[in-house]
Amino acid sequence: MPALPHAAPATLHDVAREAGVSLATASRSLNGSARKVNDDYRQRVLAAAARLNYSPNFSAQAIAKGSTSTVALVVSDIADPYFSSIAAGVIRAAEAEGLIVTMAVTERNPERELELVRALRGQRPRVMILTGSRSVDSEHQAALITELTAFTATGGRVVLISQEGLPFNTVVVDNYLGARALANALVAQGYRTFAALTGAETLVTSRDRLAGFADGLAEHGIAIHPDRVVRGEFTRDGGFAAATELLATGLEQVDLVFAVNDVMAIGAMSALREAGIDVPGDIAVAGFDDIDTARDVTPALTTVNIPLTDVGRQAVALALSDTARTGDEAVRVATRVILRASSPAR
Amino acid sequence: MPALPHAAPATLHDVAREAGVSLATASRSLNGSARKVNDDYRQRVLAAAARLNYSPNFSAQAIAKGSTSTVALVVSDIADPYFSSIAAGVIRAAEAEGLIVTMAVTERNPERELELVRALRGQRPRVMILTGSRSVDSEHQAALITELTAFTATGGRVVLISQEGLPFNTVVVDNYLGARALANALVAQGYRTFAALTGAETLVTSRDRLAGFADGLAEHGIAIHPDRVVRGEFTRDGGFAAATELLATGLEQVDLVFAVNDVMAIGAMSALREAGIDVPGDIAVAGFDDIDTARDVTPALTTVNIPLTDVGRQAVALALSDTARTGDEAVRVATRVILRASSPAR
DNA sequence: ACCGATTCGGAATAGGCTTTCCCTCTAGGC
DNA sequence: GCCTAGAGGGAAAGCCTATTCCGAATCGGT
Repeated sequence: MPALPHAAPATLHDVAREAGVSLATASRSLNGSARKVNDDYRQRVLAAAARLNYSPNFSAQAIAKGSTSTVALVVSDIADPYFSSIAAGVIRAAEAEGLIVTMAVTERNPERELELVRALRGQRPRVMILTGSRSVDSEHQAALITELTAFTATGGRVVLISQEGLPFNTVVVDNYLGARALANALVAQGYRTFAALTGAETLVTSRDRLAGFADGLAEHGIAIHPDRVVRGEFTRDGGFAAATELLATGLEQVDLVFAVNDVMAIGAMSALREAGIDVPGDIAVAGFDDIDTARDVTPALTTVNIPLTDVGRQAVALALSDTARTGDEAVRVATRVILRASSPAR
Repeated sequence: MPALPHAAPATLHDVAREAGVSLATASRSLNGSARKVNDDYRQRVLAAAARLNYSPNFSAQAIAKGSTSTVALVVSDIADPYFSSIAAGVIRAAEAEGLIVTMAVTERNPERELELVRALRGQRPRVMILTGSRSVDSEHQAALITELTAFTATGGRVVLISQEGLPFNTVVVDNYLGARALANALVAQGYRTFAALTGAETLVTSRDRLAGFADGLAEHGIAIHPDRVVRGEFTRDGGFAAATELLATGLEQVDLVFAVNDVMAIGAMSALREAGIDVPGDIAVAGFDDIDTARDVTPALTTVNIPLTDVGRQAVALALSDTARTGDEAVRVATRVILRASSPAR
């Protein structure tokens, strides 16, 4: 059977012909321009469009009016609840503005991120939102800045999520202060000896949280023994592995394990459980992010809340705001320590 | 300060001029057409492009060659791990094919789904993948079919996920059989009296799972008392609420609560725990989907595994396969009962 | 009844790119 | 050395829509 030739989608031209009007009139009828068109004609055009199942070609529209209505969102891993919650906020806010969201996933790879941004530029999105995986690795960093600058130079808006210090609009999550507050709260709960599970050395988020936590402890004269700081991937499995590694070094005197994010904390809890260690009886655990499932694990996870959906929403709002034209606006979102059963007072 | 006029992005034209070659040559150099271009010229073009920070305009390309390279993905709720895992699979597979993914969220609203599909058509995506929220509500259903048919009629590929019976390519998850197998397995574990938490009546997925579960029990002469089937939203909070409602009716003799999906099951577990009921000591729980966190809650959740990421991958593969041209191909994915601590043998 | 001011349909153009078609130039065959 | 073929650059057509510019028709005022 020969590949049956698909009819091409109806074009505005087809609609105009079908309705017996000019292209201009058809266009004006269908997307209510400044110019009015006689209601008679309008109806005819609308009817013709319906009859032909017409759907406007966004690409053509984009090219004709020189701007698209898409928001490009870059995340590390959409299956990670941290990112999917932010994405949910971005999508909701974008749709409310009549914008379409395109999404790309870096798989936590800076190189890939650069490629993606480069490719995404081709879409001529109104806004590009980058979240996660910012690293201090300066090589890709520089190239990324170049690329983003080229984008903003041509009118694009860039918003970074949770990555301070770059010359772009940013929704800032105060990882440092949040972690410090958490440390204080945990000390107040009676904890004294800590271990930490952290992400790759180059990950800014991971660094900030660890630094904040350490500084918070330092206020009380407490330090984390270097052997008790274990690196792992920034994922559930990374947390599981890191906790396992930590176990190997002996955890007898440790009161509480702080994981720099919730998914790691949850992985760690599973690892501890499998090793026959009771949480929080033997060791308490705390995370960061307050992802949805943090309250559903047992014991419920002590963490630092970030209003993730809101972060997404704010990112869109920031991108669209007039003040953001300058490109170095910062919006801060508040974090909040949430004490739950995984770190009872002792 | 006057809004500084942004320079327009460099066009292919600019690149050609900068390189001192024709438009055609520039185009050919940059995206390797069938025609070869002298390496000398090529280099000149590439250099010019780099110098100008050129990025091809996808809209223009799309319009010029009459086809885009985007995949449109429609999900109910991206923050739900079921959908985000599928999305991860879709995105990975799409990116491997050089396709861009655009995503839209229905918020579980059929009307919204229809609107979105209508809008998405305007993107002229190569592929449209719809997942979730299929309902038997025939009104929107008919309109949706019309819209999708118009799309396929013009060469677009449609793939439905987990929604049999519609005249489109489908990745079929055998909800019915999976649930039946689960019921059998649970009876084998020694459970005899069941309650169920289910989604909206019109949700096909929910219906199929409940029916399969009921039929599985029926094989052993067991029926679920109608009062013990509670409807709730297809979400964590829905599960929490439904379980709370169930508690009000008294659960003394119930051995196990089956929730038609994992997020509901996890919500239910939290509700039971808050009510002071021990899981699985007092009541066992089982879910469906095997989302990542199912293994991390305590007790780990008994469920039916669906290879979610793979489902997404398969959807893309199916859409791109030649055999899918007919538009009613079905790919089945296997489900697998996973017994965990939430339903120990008794 | 006539003139200027609106209103509104239509033709034409623009917008960035791909691709066909034409034509020149070079290499190879005899 | 001449002719043919093939390689490859360039001009131009075309993809689909929005919009500007024109001109015709209508309306109101006097």
